[in-house]
Amino acid sequence: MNLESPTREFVLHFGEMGTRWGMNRTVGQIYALLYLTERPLCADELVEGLGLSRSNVSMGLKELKSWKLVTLVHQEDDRRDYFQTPEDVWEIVRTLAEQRKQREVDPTLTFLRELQINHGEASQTYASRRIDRTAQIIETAVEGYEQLAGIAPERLEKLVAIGDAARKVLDFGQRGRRVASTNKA
Amino acid sequence: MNLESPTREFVLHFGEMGTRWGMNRTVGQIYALLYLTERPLCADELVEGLGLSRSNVSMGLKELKSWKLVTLVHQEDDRRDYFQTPEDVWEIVRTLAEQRKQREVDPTLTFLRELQINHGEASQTYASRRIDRTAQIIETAVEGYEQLAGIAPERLEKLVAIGDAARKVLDFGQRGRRVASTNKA
DNA sequence: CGTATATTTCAATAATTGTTGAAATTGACG
DNA sequence: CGTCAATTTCAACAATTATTGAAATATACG
Repeated sequence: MNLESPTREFVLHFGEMGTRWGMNRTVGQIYALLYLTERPLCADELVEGLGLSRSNVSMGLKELKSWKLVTLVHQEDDRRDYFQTPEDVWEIVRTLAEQRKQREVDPTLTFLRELQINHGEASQTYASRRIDRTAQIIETAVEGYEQLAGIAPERLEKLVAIGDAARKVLDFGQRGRRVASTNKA
Repeated sequence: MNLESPTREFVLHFGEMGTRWGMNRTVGQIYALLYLTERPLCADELVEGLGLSRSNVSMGLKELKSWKLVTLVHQEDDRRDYFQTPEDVWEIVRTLAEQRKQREVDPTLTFLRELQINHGEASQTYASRRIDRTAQIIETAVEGYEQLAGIAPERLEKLVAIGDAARKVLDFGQRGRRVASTNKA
């Protein structure tokens, strides 16, 4: 791998982290290099830059495509496929979050609902109460996530910038009827 | 595995999902069974309930302890270790989020800051600008997460319940100076 | 069409990760 | 201390997952 030093280190780091993120090292490296390179790259450039086999790069790109994490573009007078990541980093974050939700959350929500249907809320065992509660919490969290995802990036950043805004909205929402419960953090 | 049907299915599902969550099947199953069982369980009960080897359960519990996802309790006149998960599901969610942050986000943030120090913001290549931007976004996201984590569960649930509250806070924060940007979702 | 080049698939093999029983360690209690 | 039950470690083995080169397929263009 003959890349400039910071790029090289970044690529290696994301290769390692990729394994904690449900992708393999190769996929992480491919993504990282596309991410740090201004112009789109073709498969051979990735092979060259990362020292991976051609087929491995092909597999990795296939996965990234299926996750919608890269987009395919073409160059004038060149029939090779070129790949790039979005310029806007918030969009990347949003895509990652969406993909993780689809892979890690949605199947569980579906599963829990089926469980509830098949075994009815009739049985009031601890386990079945806990299963109901779990579905409920996941639904709530997903709704919250969807609201956040719907906020435009600049505004989202402002939300954080203005400090305890998220807490304020609660006071806002319950103005005049403050309750006993307080924050833990 | 001779558990009641919904429990059994739940355990199997979480075993499978566990693999997408950075834990292995065994760890997922152990956690799931503890999660659905009202009283604490000892290692042998997990062996019995899940059909795993004693050492496998020991390994799994070790991992769950290191993630602070289970707590150890003792029974009167019994020197075996018993394990349980918190009763409050939001607390579990918070612990999971905290652990993932520590494992998936914090190392990257540290790494990016070191990169910035070592290679200075002097070099204004595309890659170095992107690295700066990445660190910035991650910091912003972490701040946002920390604010949410600091909100007590009942209030958090209310936040979602009151609908577009997260958006409203933005209007609230910029009252009287609305800008062009609109939501995407 | 036919050829040249880009891409993907696939089956072998390499690398990693999970599982286990046996042995070592720990810790309570006489 | 010594004993014994509970727990953990460890090194061999099993299972899973990643990587590769060779072959197959697709695609552009004359």
